[in-house]
Amino acid sequence: MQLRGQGLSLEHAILGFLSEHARSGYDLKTRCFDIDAKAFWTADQAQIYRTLERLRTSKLLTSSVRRQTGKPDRKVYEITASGHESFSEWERRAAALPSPRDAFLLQVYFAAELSDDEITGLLRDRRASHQARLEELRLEAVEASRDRSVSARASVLRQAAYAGATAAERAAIDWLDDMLDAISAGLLPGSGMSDADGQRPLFGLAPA
Amino acid sequence: MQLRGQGLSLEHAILGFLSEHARSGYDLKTRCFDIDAKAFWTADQAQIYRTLERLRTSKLLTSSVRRQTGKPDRKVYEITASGHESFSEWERRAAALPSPRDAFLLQVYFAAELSDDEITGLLRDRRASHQARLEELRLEAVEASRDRSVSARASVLRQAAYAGATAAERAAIDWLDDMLDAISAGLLPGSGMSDADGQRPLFGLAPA
DNA sequence: CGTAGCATGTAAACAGTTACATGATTGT
DNA sequence: ACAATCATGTAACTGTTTACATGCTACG
Repeated sequence: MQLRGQGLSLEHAILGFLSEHARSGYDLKTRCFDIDAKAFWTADQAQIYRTLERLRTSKLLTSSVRRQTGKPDRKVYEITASGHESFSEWERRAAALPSPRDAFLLQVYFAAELSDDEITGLLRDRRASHQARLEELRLEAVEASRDRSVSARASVLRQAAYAGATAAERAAIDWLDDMLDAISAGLLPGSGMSDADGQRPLFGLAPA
Repeated sequence: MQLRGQGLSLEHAILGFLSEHARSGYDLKTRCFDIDAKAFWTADQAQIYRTLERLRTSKLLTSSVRRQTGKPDRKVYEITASGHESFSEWERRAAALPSPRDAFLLQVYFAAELSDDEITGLLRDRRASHQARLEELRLEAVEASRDRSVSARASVLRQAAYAGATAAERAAIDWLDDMLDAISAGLLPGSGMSDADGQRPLFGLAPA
């Protein structure tokens, strides 16, 4: 009964894009997902076509083939009234937070057997990735702000969404910087077992 | 070919826990995943048993059955040398950032058809969820800091991981607060299609 | 002119991961 | 009946790979 962590967002994202106007699968992939919503959601082309088909058989959208000159036919999908209803319901629904799933935090959690230098390397790499994503995000937000085809309200909300993604990247970078500072200040203890109890060496592995 | 966004982290998380000492599937579920690593990764019980089985057939761990009095037998898994090698390799590897997948940002992106009040309601609910998680996180971090069975180094790294999760929650809350402030300050335009006026700069978006 | 390569558009097969539900066993 | 422990079944969603058809463009 209760809505799980998330799920089915792709369907709603597609309905959202088709709420603006009718589009083909190709448009959705190359325009909407590869550009507009890149910062929030990614979708494979195959995934998009499968989902379109599912939505069509659920009568949430209809399709019609349009001839083009010089190009293959386009199959254009249009949202139906019940499609819009479904989208609208999703849009208003407060979903639960997704369950945590962060491989990098796990890596840090277990990092005790790495040397300070190895840890520092991982943190720096990670920082660079977030920095790069931050820059992409900045460009995407600027690009989006140029889109005059949407209402002022929609435009502000889109910028708010970019701001949310941006805030997350910045927070990650700040946290990484704090850790890097702490390590270079020598605040990470060595790997000695602090005292009495605790585990024996697990088995004879290659001496570090 | 091996640059997947992430994937296979569960295997490594299990190997990580078994690096500390041998455990049963039940221990992993009720102790490691439901308590220790709750903030970073969740795992279904079924998933854990299946993954253990896979790791066992890959010779990354071994199992042995231990009789207990008054309880069903325990099947205790122990990491092998090649299991530790695999874990160690993962631990040192800099993975790519996972591809973005944030249903709430999508919801905001498409929220133009909602009223200010509806949007405010969603944002406040969301804020409350993050706040609750923050509090959980605080307790888990305190709890973890009491664990004397790990080295000082491991303990600090675990706290660092909790700090990362905490930073993300705080950033989300700050972003939500900025949005809530902006809306209550009347900075969210109505849904008219007027594109004549210039967009004002958006909240939360710091100058680069 | 012919053909090779490339962009456009659609589709299906298959495998990996996760969630959720149910069942089986043991011993108090 | 109940708790601890392990196991199986199934469905959903995603990602990767492969395939196929159409028509444009460049080049020998």
